[in-house]
Amino acid sequence: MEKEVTIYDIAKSVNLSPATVSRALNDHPAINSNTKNRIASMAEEMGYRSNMFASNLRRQRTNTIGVIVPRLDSYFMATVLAGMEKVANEANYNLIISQSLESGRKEVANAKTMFDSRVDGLLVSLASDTENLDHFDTFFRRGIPMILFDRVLPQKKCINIVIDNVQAGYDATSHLIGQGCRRIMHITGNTKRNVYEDRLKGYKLALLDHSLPNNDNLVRITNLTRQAGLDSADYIRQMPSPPDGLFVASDFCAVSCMGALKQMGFSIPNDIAVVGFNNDPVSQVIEPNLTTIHYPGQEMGEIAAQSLISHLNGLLRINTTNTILLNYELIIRNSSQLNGFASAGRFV
Amino acid sequence: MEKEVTIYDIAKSVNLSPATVSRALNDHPAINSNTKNRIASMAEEMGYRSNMFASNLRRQRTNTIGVIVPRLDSYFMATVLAGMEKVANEANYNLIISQSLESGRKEVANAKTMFDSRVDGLLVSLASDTENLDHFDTFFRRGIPMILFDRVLPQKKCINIVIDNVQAGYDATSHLIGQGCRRIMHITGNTKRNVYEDRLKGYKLALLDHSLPNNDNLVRITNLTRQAGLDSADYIRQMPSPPDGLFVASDFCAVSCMGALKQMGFSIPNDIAVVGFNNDPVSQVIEPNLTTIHYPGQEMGEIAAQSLISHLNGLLRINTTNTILLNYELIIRNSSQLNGFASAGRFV
DNA sequence: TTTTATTAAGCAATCGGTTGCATAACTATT
DNA sequence: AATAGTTATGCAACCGATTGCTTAATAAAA
Repeated sequence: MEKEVTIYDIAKSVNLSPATVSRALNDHPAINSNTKNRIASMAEEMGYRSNMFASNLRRQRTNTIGVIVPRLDSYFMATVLAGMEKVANEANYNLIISQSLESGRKEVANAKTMFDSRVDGLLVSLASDTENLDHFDTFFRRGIPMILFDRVLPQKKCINIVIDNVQAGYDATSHLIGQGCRRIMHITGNTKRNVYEDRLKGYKLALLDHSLPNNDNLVRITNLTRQAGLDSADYIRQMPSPPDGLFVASDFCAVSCMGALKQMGFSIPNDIAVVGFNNDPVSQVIEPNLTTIHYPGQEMGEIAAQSLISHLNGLLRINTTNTILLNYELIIRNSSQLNGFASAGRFV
Repeated sequence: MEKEVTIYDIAKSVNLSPATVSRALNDHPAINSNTKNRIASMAEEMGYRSNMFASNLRRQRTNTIGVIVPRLDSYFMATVLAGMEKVANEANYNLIISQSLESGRKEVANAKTMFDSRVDGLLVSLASDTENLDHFDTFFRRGIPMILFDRVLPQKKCINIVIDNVQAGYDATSHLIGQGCRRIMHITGNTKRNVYEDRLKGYKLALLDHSLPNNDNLVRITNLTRQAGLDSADYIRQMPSPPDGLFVASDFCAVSCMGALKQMGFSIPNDIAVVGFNNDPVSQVIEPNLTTIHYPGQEMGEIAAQSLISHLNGLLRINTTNTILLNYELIIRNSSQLNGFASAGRFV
């Protein structure tokens, strides 16, 4: 088993002090450039690698970013993480990832672990039943920056990175109305979470603006799983007058619901037009293809990581910015196109 | 901004030496249990958290596991990571995750980063064009354990965790044959990778065992993307005599191909029966639902992490075990059920 | 030539736990 | 009472890189 090379070994080999070696390797201006070259090539030759622990211990920073997400196993989250990983990697940061499994309690535990790991900063998407940010107080008190993305909580302590869910919900619903739907059902998740609350708001606003009645029977709060989609289809079947439009806050749930509805003999979009959310690949698998709201997970991840790193390097004041709004896009496909009429939006 | 509490602060508060405090916090047998309690509660009260860097520096281990995967954004991989995260978290290990994006070059870079991060061990699923394990030699030389999962390379240096892909390919193909298919096409990925090579082997063996001819036109090597699925459908359309069975090494690709075939007027399963691989949720979305091979990503992740951690704690000799084979299951759904006949396998 | 800048490098303390070895304070044995 | 054995604790070195301060050496200015 080979032994580790330290700056002391290098120092001995080039007849300089460890201090000089350290400075040279960090490209300190006070070191002669010839000396730097000599040291660099000796380090290379000896197979030196810096000991992050010694370095972190001394510098009191870790070059590590903590990420807490509700679930790892969704397409959207996977793209977000891919984006974060890319940026972090390029900036020489590591990612520590953990999942709350939609449980506020687990999120508290994760936060503690992150704290003990001394992450330099935190990127968080909240669990569905998280009520406040008290469990992150330790971070705020120590001035460790945090960015919330996607599932956020309105507050002044950290940047939120989101899309305009109200507007997106509004657009989705308006699109259905534009297609001639008059009884539109909305299936969404826990409205404690901004994303679902806001989409619901947008839905209601759109109804209002088009003088359609707001009917509480037409709003279903679920957990947006496959099962929730199936149950919703059952529910719809048993309604005296079923909806003619359906806006579901998640593609995966929308798709399972569509499948069940089709089994029951509903024709989509003719009996019920459907709009989903997230542009999951599955939206292009279901027949008819699902109209949906696209927003770029990869980009959201990249921006979140980049903002945090910029802040850590003193390039960005997190306090002056507070919300970053990303663009989204209504992608119209066949699940919502009645009578062959097209409406505003991009075709795919 | 609050200051950190160290064992020295605790030591002063309880009038003991830092050494005793350290031992007490680590539950060292030589410390009186009353003393331990006194120290523990004082630590709690003062808001102490251990400094991992000091500890790691001294102990020369990091409690960190490196994970390198081809892509983060597939359902399968997300479940694998979820499993790893769960086990690692419980065992007080952190995960550093990076993706090779299917590029051997990037994989080399990732390995280097992991090495510099001094991970205690490595969990790797290889990029599609990785030819050997030379880039992990630094790890082997320093005795850092590594486990390959899913996409592996036959070798003696580390545990492989896989399913029996030959047999799975055999079962998938035999199932199609049992359904009456006589011209079965196989769409797969880069055959440098065991998973695809083996599934292809299984396919060929099944043909052989049932005295069906092996026809090279019926094997397509692709990258298994959505596009590859669409292209394959085009290819099939243009064949003088199209296949009556299709075995695709990935559900996602299978599903996009099915969609295109349906558009073209092929009836599934009557014209072409289809079997996929991985039991991606999308397989239950497509109409008809896709017959597929299920194997548990979460479990694979858990076992990989658990084996590595056991080895790190000296409980498991990695050298004595070499391959861990997980069970898989052929899940028969409607995409392959001809004439209403059922065949062996589990229905879902 | 002396004084002042400028440049390059070293000294030594520091970050916060960990651990081999020594020691003190008891208890049990003879 | 003397010796051996246990148990509980402390001392001090150590892990490896960083950095404020000092110093030596050389160049520029007076």
